[in-house]
Order: sequence, then C-alpha cells, then structure tokens
Amino acid sequence: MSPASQVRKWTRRKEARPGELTAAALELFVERGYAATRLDDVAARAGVSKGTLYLYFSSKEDLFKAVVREGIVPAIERGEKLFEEHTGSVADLIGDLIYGWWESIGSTRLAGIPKLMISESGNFPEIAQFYYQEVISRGHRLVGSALRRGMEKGEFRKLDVEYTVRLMLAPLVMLAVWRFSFDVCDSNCLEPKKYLEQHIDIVLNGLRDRETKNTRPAQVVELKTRGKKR
Amino acid sequence: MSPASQVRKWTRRKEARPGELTAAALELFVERGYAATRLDDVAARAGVSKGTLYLYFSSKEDLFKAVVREGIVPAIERGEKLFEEHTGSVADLIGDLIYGWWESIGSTRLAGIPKLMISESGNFPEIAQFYYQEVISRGHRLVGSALRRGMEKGEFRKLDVEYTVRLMLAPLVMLAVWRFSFDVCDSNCLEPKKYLEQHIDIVLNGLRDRETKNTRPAQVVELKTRGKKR
DNA sequence: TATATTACTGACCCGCGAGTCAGTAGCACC
DNA sequence: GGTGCTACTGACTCGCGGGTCAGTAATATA
Repeated sequence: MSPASQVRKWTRRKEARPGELTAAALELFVERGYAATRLDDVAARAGVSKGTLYLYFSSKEDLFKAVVREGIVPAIERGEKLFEEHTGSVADLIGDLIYGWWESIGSTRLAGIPKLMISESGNFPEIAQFYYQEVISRGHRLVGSALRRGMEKGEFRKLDVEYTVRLMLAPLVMLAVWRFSFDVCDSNCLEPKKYLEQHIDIVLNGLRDRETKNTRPAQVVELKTRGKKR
Repeated sequence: MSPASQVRKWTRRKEARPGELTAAALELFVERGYAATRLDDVAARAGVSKGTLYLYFSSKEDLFKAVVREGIVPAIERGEKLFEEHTGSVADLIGDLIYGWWESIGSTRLAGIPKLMISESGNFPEIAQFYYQEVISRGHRLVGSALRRGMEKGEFRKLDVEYTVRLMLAPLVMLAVWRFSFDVCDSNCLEPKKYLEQHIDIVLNGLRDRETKNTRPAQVVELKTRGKKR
C-alpha cells in the first residue's frame, strides 16, 4: 500500500555511530572472542552496514583499541577520585572502592573487557601494554595506596603491598570473567553482592592487625544501605 | 656431498604423535587463542605436516577437546586423592591442596587451560559444560569439603561454603591466567610461591574462628620445606 | 631383494570474512 | 523544487586457513 519511496531506509547520525559501534563490538567481542567476531555482525548489531563501520574505524584492530580505550579509562579515573576524596577508616575506603567497582564496572557490560584483554593480550601486545599501564598499573597503585595507608594507621598488619593488592583484586576480576564464561553452565550461580560482601569480610579480617587493641570487628556492610551518608 | 636419498625425511611414530600434537596445540592455543591458531603451525611445532594432524584428529574442534580432556582430568584426580588421604589440621590440608595445585598445574603448561576455557567457553558450550562439570565443579566440591571439615572442627568461622570456595580459588586462577597474559608487560613480576604463601596467610587468618581459644596462629609455611614429612 | 602395508607428506580446494568502492539516499541551503 | 554535499549501502575482491587426498617413503614380512 504505502509506496516504497516513502519508506525511510536510514538516517544520518554521524555523532552517534562510533559509540553504537563500539558498544556492539564490545558485546560481540566478549561473547565470541576477537577473532571469531565478524564485522558484518558488529555493524548489524549497531544497525548499520559494514561499509559504515569503515567510515569510523580504519580496521578491526582499530575498532578493538577503541573499545578498550573508551570503556575503561573513565572508570579508573572515577576510582582515583573516590580515593582522593575519602575520609574515614581505610576499611571503609576499601569497601567503597570495591562496591564502587561493582557499580561502575562489574555490573555493567564493561566487565567484559578484562576477559577480552586476557584472551587477546598475546595477539595485541601493543594494546596489552596500553591496558597494563592505563588500567592494571593504575588500579594496583590505587589499591596499594589504600593498603599502605591502612598499614601506617595500624589498621592492617604489615604485609607486602604489591602481593596483597593482587590478592584483593583477583576475586573481582574473576567475578567479572565468570559472568561471561561459565554463568550459563552454573546452575546455582552466585549473588555478586553477597560474594563481594564476604570477600571484604574475609580479607579485612585477614589483614587486621591483631596487636592493635582498638580496632573494631570486621565490618560487614550492606550494599543497599551504602552511599546514603551525604 | 651426502646423496639426498640417504637423508631420512621422517620416521614412523604412531604412538607418540597424538601427545605431541596436543602439547603443541595447547601451547599455541594459549598463546594466540583458539581461532587465531593455524593448524599448519600446530603441526609444524609438533614436527609433522598438517595432513598427519588429520590422521589423529578429525577437526580443529576435536583437537581442542582432546587438549582440554587430556590435560586437566588427571590433575583434578590427584587433588581428590590428596584430600582423601590427608590427616591433620584443615589449615594444613588447605596449604597442601594449594601448593599441590601449584606443583602439578600452576607451574606447568597446564595452567594455560583455564585461560583457554575462559576465552572459548562462548564458542564451545559443549566443552564448557564438560569443563565445568569435570573440573570446576569437582574442584569446588573438593575445596568445599575441606572448608566444611574446618568449620565443623571449629578451626574456621561458619561462612557460606560455596562463596568461600570461589574466593579461595580466584587468586589461583588469576595467577595461572596472568602468566599467559600480562607477565610480559609486568616489569616487577611476582614470585608465585610468595604470592601463594601470602594468600594462604590472609585467608586462613580471615577464616579463623576468633571465639575458639585453642587455634594456633595462622601458619605460614615455607614451600621448600614441605612434603618431606613422609 | 621383492612385495605389501601404512604413516606421513604437501599441493590443492573452497568457503569465509576483512577490507574496498562505486553508487544511492538523506539532508542542508538556496 | 533544485542542487550539492556527504553519510551510508551492499555487492565485490582477495587472501587466509580449515580440510582433502593422491602420492611417497618408511617399515614389516617373506
């Protein structure tokens, strides 16, 4: 009935395309891996044709870089701000950092990036290097600063900071990775908030300086009730 | 010089081929990812031609399955035996399990399999399912039994076992994954044994039941001196 | 040494997907 | 409504790598 000439086949949306393309690419890269992802599919998911993809990105590798860069750098910056602005016990700070990570990365699709980087670091050493410097190192430095502060204040035992940082972060990375790997197989899949809560519980207990008398018992804080203080 | 007819071009080694091929495949899969690995390269690394590979494996996917199956199942069985034969404190048992994992998996090339499964689970749901049931589930059950025993004996606080298991294993998996992902970038790369030692230290401290009076302080055991008791 | 058997080779096939580009349709401006 | 600009399309190319198979060389047997 309606003449074909009246049907609008597409619209110009120059500004929106790059973001939509990287978002689609992130989903597919995480789901299938870099090599197994077809650019036709990325374009289709973003609602454009493959040709359009090449207007905004010069190659598949270029698209991959954009996905990593754009996704992760803003997130780490938020974490650093949180650290600088924090006042109060270090145990609280650690909790805030971990729950903050969950809110702004862990629970979002950005959580797929660690898995991506783990899988593809061998094929893109340049990007791996970038990711290591801009995300991993900075993240370690951030948590390291918090731990050091806690040790200086006598809240925590004195332990090697670098190792403790990694031990603290490993369960977070695994939580993110798990969602995109085995959650489907996992019949009794776990409740992320409870998992993080218990992680904080065990680690803060494990770190607590037993010689210091005036430390409170380890704080198990409900996620729901957090962030209402201001 | 020596006539070409005298040079032996290849020898028959029917028995050895499959193992050599899966070993080569494991290395390359881990290094480059499944899709980015060429069967020509796998064959070359195993010292044969691609045609030979197809005498022993019907497809790339079949080879992948063989790599996972053959590598990991024997290892988990050793862990289960360790658990059954163990007598003594649960803290010791946990240490033995973790160091045993390091000796028989973490420090070997088998450590690459977790990374492989994480990367490719989406593309091979059937293998992911197999891996989940035969490795992950069994591993969780194993560590879960140890934790439960510790809680019943009063060595540990009463916590949700399933969550604690994952929190205990996350740093091990991350250690394995790290080696094949960012160790190259990592200037000050860590000492695995010290890392594991500190993990055990923190976790056992974190789990310790503070109400129980007769628990010893957390045991930090040197890896070097272990395993000499019998 | 002659013959049969088979582990192994390597050149070839062919489909798939990254990357290209001539053409088309939306839109701004007159 | 016409004209020019450009965001977008989709059919095309072409190389790469999974998979095949006719032939070859090592070995077993006599």
